[in-house]
Amino acid sequence: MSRWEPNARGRLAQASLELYIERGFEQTTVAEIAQRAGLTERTFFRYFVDKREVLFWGASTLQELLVTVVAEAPTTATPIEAIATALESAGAFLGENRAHSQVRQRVIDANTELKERELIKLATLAAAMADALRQRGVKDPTASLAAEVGIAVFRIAFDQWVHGTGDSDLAHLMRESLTELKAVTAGD
Amino acid sequence: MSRWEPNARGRLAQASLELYIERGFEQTTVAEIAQRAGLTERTFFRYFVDKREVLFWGASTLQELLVTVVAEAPTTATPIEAIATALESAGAFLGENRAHSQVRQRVIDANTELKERELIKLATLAAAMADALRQRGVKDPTASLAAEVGIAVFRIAFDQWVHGTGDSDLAHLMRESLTELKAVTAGD
DNA sequence: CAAGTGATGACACTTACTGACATCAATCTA
DNA sequence: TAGATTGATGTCAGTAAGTGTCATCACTTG
Repeated sequence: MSRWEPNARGRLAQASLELYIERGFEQTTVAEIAQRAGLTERTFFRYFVDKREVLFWGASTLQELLVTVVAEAPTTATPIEAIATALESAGAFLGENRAHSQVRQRVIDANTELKERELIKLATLAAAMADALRQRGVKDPTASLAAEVGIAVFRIAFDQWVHGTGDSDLAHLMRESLTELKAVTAGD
Repeated sequence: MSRWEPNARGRLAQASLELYIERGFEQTTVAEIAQRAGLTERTFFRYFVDKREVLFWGASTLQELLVTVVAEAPTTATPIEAIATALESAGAFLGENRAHSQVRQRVIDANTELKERELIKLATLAAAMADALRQRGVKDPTASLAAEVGIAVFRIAFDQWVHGTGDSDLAHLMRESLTELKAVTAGD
């Protein structure tokens, strides 16, 4: 038996989410989170740079996935096709646990600061995908544009999926959203 | 002669920008801003909800412009055409004072919190444009998608314009960016 | 001329976040 | 195996953002 209870980070994340749901993000103090996790405030800030970051810990995993898929797309794939494969993977990845996504999103939607953090995470994803496209030889502004637009498609599909009632498939919504994008921009 | 020096808000905004440039956003305290403006900290927070908001005071004006132009686009205009007219107006509006945009953008780019605020302002613009499209009878997700993609185009053109060296025309870059978007998404 | 009124100041308070140092059980090393 | 080392945590003091509340005071209005 070790000196400390194991999985301090996990306990902090769990306690945070519980409290954010119970009484809202703003009404929760870090001291309360730490107490519920059986740790101190100082330790909380050793694991998470701030109070918001707890909810976005998984973003780096998603980013790695997107970048990998874009990088490994067939050489023949156009930029938008490479992005499409990444969205497909993201849909499969996130589509697993819809209930958790819904709870988490309800917390985020209830607080402006959290929405800000969500947006910068998405912007970071877009920047990473743009980089991956440039690695494939795609020039700017095409790379930035394709990535940015890919994230727009992602956002809208994810939003429908999370807020929708039925048991829709995220990857499917991603494809539909992309198709819709093509229809919208084709108006010439 | 009035009891207080006039234009308290303007003095606070001016002092803020100066200090953000001189020593950076984080290294500037609200107390310092207030002192330079000849007011108190408490008064600063009566004019601006927080330290970041000073830099985004003009966003509502831009939003009104975008919404108006989308609303007044010809009935025959497709969603993306309506968005295009809005981008055109935004380009003309912001294109006026490039020097100011550049200074302001340098401050924002140097700080993550400010980038977060910028992103949520852009997201708010997108939401407002989507609303304006829905008023025209455009259904979702087409409205959201067109607005979101419009903002992506805006971001990329604005970025090029602000960080570029030459005296390029913002409205022109907007058109180019939109054309590029159509090319990117047309890959079928 | 007295009673508002609106912008500002004064002040106390909460809380996020940081830096510096202490603690202490496990582990390594001579 | 004694003693040094290490790594996760605690303790404590401090800064600064942001808020609530009441006081002030010049100007306005009846």
